[in-house]
Amino acid sequence: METRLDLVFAALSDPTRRAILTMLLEDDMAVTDVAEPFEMSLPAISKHLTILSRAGLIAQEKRGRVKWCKLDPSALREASVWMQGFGQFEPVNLDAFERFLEVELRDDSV
Amino acid sequence: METRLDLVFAALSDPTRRAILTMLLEDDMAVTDVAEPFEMSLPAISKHLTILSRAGLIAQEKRGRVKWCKLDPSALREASVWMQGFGQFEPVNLDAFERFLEVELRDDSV
DNA sequence: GCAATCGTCAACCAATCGGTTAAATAAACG
DNA sequence: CGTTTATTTAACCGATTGGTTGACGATTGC
Repeated sequence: METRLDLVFAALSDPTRRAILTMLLEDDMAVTDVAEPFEMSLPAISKHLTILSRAGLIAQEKRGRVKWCKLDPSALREASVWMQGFGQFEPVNLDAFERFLEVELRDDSV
Repeated sequence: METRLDLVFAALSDPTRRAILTMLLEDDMAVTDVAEPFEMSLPAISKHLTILSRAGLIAQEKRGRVKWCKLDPSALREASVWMQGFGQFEPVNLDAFERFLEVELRDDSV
């Protein structure tokens, strides 16, 4: 049986899909607009979006003939929590802490 | 080109490999001992360990004829930080922040 | 109604994945 | 020295992955 965690990590293992997620950080987008910056066919992007969707990382909503994609970070959180279980074995990890804060507090940059 | 992040997430997408990492949380282990609880051949486990190693998630050191496997969470940190970049879109994300601190400050537990 | 647009489906392809078994290498034991 | 123990390598297998092209259904605009 394929768990949620399997799907999330597998989805994140592809650079195109991570780039898509990063784009969706900015704003919700239609499938065609997601595909635009990539040198890749539309069906290829469509497949990537399906994979992200099945992993629960994005939600897709069809309005008219346009399908909107929006980020859904809840699945990411689950995976993130799993990973943090290993963090306790790092010596200090102040770097990561600072980067965490930096990202966390830069919410006005959107 | 295959980035570190690609390798880490791909490595984490397999339940057997995640189980191995969890086992290595407890203690360093020889390859044969890693393989023991799995219903799978030794070469299969050996391959999994190679994948974990290439991703930088474990380190392997050969002493005599035994190859010891130990957790190396630094690669995990990189991936974890990447993921936390998306946390800002959760309503508040205090949970994740607190867990981060909780884990981070428990450095005396090592 | 008809043409253009949005997106997916179907079929195909080469490459990779996750497993197998059998053989090879390397170190330790007696 | 020969044997056992620890691990990897090699060759193979079927399934999955990430891409392609071409056809298709659905919605919109003129």
